[in-house]
Formats: sequence, structure tokens, C-alpha cells
Amino acid sequence: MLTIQQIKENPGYIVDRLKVKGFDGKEKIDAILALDERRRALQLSADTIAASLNKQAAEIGKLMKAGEREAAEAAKAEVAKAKEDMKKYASELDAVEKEILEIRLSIPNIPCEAVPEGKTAEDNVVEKSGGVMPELPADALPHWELAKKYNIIDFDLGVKITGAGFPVYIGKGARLQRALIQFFLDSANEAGYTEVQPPYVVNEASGYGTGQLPDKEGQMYYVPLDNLYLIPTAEVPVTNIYRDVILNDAQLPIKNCAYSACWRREAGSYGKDVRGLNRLHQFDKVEIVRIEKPENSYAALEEMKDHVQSLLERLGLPWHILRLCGGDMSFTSAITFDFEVYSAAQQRWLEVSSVSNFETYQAARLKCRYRGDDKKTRLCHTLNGSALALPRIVAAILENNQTPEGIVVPECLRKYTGFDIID
RNA sequence: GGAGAGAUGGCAGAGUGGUCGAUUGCGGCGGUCUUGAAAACCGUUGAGGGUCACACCUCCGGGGGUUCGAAUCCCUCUCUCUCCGCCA
Repeated sequence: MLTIQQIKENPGYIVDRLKVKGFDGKEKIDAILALDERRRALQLSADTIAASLNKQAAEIGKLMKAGEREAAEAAKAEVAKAKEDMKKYASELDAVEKEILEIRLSIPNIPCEAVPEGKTAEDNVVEKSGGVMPELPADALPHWELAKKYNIIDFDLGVKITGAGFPVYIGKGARLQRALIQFFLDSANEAGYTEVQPPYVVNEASGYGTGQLPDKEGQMYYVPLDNLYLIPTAEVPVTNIYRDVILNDAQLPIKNCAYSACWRREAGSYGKDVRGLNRLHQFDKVEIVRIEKPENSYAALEEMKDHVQSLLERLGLPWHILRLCGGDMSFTSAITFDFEVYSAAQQRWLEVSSVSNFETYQAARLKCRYRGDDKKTRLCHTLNGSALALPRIVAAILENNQTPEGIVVPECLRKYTGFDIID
């Protein structure tokens, strides 16, 4: 969330930038400024009373010790009024602080200067592209047909066991999943990311830390009995490692990667978008997470993009990078680049990675700080990106690499799969 | 699931009503000594609010209460650990 300091320093700028996200924040920002004034005044009153109460209590203590009971009793009587006032100010202060927090939680992150204006996905800017578009015969099959033909993914079986969006991977299909995970993790390790294996369910505090709660509550699977949430991405547990932490210079930057299964309820999805592997309730992903000093975060973002790009190049898939416009960006992001691969039989681009810089927005919620040379604590910048999400990569591989003999496994995966064709 | 114990500063660990924001040790930082390092010794070292800077205020798992005064007493919630049971 935005810090009070950010808002106070330049409220007009914040309101302007929020407009790029299609968010009218004028009223909320003004409200925060007014409430903060009020907060400070209340704080001052409460502090003043508290100071005098403290002093009086200490004096009563002295009198009691000296055995001057009567004087002590008289002093006690005097305190009553101040205590009443104290209670009043304290409860009002509490209410104001809660109100401020609530408003802050409802304001999205401001997009950074490099984010283009725009309302929908139509307005995203293609930044860069690569790879070769495959030429498929007219009778080329979409991946869900291929999955059936080679018996590598069974969607119906998943429906039987769990429901739609929970496919069962079989034989070489399962092996391909494992190969991709291994390939992605090994690549991240080579790029200097320390692998972590986090829990796949998180508590409420972690959900708040990365911003899934309170607003995206309906997107997560929830276990009421234990008040836990299934993670929608490894970003949640991994970033929360650094919740309530003050890092020192030597620890930064932090580069973590993690494989996890991801669960998303995807309430409201429908149509051709959800066919086959295009949108699942459970999928596999390797995530990269970085904690950076503010001055380094944009260089880190470039590094992350390069990493994701290199993965797609080695997989031999046609890819492009989108610079998301303000209107298409997530609530918490300051800038986001989406990577898409071309799924030749479906003849459409599929999002396989999203790389974002959150600047201090997540860190403010997480209280993830670092201590600089001047010994002062400052908020870190947090970044993360998928590197990569599996299902749509699999969809593209199946479709793009289909041949009369079978599906050709990309070179980089063969040492993990142990086979070079799915037939 | 049953029984018990506990939650204090980066860590360990004192503190059971009155200068306790908190003894002490370790760790960290600065210094003395040393060619350098180690050891030893001296000093320093929590976070947040507030202020130009001080003052001052808040925080000893969360919330509530008792009291002039709470880390310390009471209620409540959450979490952790140990033993037993079950179990990959």
C-alpha cells in the first residue's frame, strides 16, 4: 500500500498517476490527508495526557513509598478526569487510524512513469518479440486433441476426481511436467536465484502481506477449518519470508526461486479462454522473487525479463513481451511486463509469465525494510515474475511441435524427459 | 484427538505490581592494543509515532479488564513446543 509519506509528499502526482490505472483517487487521497491531520492532533492530545498521567503515577508511587498515604489518596482522586479524557482520545485515535488504513488498502499502487496509458489489454504495447512462427498443416490439432491422441493429459479424469480445471497428466505428459519444472529451476539456479520450497497453504497474515487479502479473497481456495489459504502463486509464501524483517546491506539483493503448485478459483472465467490447458484451477509454476534496494530495482527488473526471455528462446517458442498499460495492470504493481507465447493451432497468444516491480507497495504491507549506510530503515522494493508457468507452455509445445511422427520435445528438455518425441 | 508447558529486543535468556524499553550473555557496530588478524579491554547497539532538532508518547504474541501505576494480576483469542495416540 502507499505510505502516508508518499501521499503527503506529492498528493497531486499520486492522483494523476492513479488515473493511468483508471482509478479516481482524488477523494481518497484528500480524505487521507485530512484524517492524517486529525490523527496527529489526536496523537498530540493523547500523548500530552499520557505524559502527565505517567508523571502523576510516578509521584503517587513515591508518596506510597514514603508512607504518605493521605497525600497519595488525594493525588489519586485528581487523576480520574485525565483518565477519562485519555480514553476518549485513545479510542478516537484508534478509529481514525483504522479508517486511514482501510482507505490505504483500497488504493492501488501507482504506475511508474514508464507505464503507458490505456484501459484494456488492447492498449498494451508489444515491446519486443522473437522466435519463429511455426507453419502448421491445415489439419493441425489444438493441444486438447493432441493430449487425447497421445494419452498424455486426461481432462475428463480430472473432472471425475476433482472437477474442471484439474487435469491428470499421464505417462510422458507427467514426465514432461517434471522436466519443465526441473529445467526452470535449474535455469533459475544458474542465474543466481536461491531455491526455496515454501508451504503451499498460507495464513491470513501472509495473504495480507502480498495483497491477495482483503480484496482478492474470492480468488483463493480457502480452508475454513484451519483458516488457511491455498497459494495462488509461490510469490505469496516466498515474499512473506521477508515480512516484518529488516535486512542489512550485505543481505541484499535477495534472489529466490521456488516451484509450487498454484491454485486459483478463477471465478467468472468462461468460453474458449478456459479450454484445455488455457486456464486451470491447479497448475505448476516456477516463480522468481527479488528484494532490492530502491535504486537497483529497475535494473533487477530488466535482468528478470532477460531471464524469462532466455527460457522461451531455449524452448524454441515464438514469444513477445507486452508492456502492460495502466488499465490492464494489477492492483499492486508499479509496472508489469507480460510474456506471451504463440499457440499455433489455436492461433492465439497465451500469457506464460508476468514480471512486475511493486516498488514499496508490497513492502509497506509486509514491513520489509533494510538498513542503509545512514542506519535509517527504509522500505525495500519487491519484484517477482513467473519463470515460468507450465500449462500454456505445454499447450504451445504440443501444438507448435506437432509432426506426423509425434510431438518433438525441445532440445533443452530432453535430458530431463529422457525421450525426444511424444508418440 | 488427549495431557501439559510456553510466547520478552537479531539470537539465547532474566524479570511476577512502582525510574523496566526492560539485567545478563552471544551476535553486530565503533575504538584501544597489533605489521595485520585473533584474543583481551572500553564504548555502543530494538521498532514505530512526534519534532527543524529535542522533549514527549506507544510497543514485552493479539484483544479486553483490574489499578494512581502492568512485561508482571484477571479474562479471552491466536500461535509454538513437549509427551501420549493416530499416521506419510
